[in-house]
Amino acid sequence: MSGQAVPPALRAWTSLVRAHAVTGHELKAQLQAEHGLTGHDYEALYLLARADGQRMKRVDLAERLMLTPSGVTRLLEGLEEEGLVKREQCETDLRISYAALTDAGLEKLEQASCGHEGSVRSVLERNLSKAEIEQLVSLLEKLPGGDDGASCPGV
Amino acid sequence: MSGQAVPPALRAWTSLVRAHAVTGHELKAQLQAEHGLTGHDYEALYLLARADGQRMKRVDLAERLMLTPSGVTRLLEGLEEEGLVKREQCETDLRISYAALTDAGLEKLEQASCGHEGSVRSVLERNLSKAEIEQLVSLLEKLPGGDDGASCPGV
DNA sequence: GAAGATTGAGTGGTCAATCTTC
DNA sequence: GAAGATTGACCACTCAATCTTC
Repeated sequence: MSGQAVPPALRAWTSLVRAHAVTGHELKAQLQAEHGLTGHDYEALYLLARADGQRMKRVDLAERLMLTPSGVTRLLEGLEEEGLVKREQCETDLRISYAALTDAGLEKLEQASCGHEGSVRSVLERNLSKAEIEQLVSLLEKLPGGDDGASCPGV
Repeated sequence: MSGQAVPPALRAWTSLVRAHAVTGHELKAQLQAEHGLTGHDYEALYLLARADGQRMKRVDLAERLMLTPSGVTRLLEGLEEEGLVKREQCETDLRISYAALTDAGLEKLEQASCGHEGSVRSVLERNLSKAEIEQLVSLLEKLPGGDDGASCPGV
């Protein structure tokens, strides 16, 4: 049963989805348990920390996180209440507001990132050699979404 | 700025997450728009169609879909209302119930799978060569979750 | 009129508690 | 007491509608 040949492209997608699900699930649980952060919380803090002036337009944040505008509003709502992010306004265009990292937010990120990045490296390096990891990167970066990292310098 | 070397393992995870997010987003939108199915709806029908007797224990379905028991209850609630899935009981153990594919469910899956699988192949084969896809499969299957496909023969 | 942001209603999931059957 | 399933309360997000500013 089920001996029919599955096209490699379908197997690739299936295994990508499962790898993401299994590992992502574990990583999110860890962030939640140890730091009270959701995956999006962490990613937002991470992006802000590396952004110019440690702040981003909310609309750009939405795009990077693959959230809708309202999703970002609600995400930042929580982070602002915890004091990890603060709101800043653009002086020349009152429509635009920025999300800016606070000192507490940076500290929180630093606390979380060590363990998180360690877990990520652990999963990858436990199952793949150095060369295989490099291969994997170069393959994945050819897929949609793989080229977005360098561009979008912001304002 | 940000010229510091990022470990390859982190780049691998980042690109995997983004590839999954971007392509997965598109695929889900397509399923929803063309067939009124969520990603989990589709995957459930897919798993049931390939299961022995075209039915699975709800608890096994939960594990494969990475859902909690209550998540499965609610997922199947919807599919039962649409007549795509029906409930069956185990005769020897009254605690267990099965989710079984109906004729309508199989038909729905066949309608959806053609376009869906075509989209998956299109994305992969547009960006990677045949050899690269094979490479990608073998790398991803070494990660957690990559070996689950063959096992779990069920009852 | 278009862009950014927010709000209300709805969806798809989780967790904790409960019920039944083993 | 443990396993399977369900329920109620809640959470994170989406969509459609609205408001403000350009």
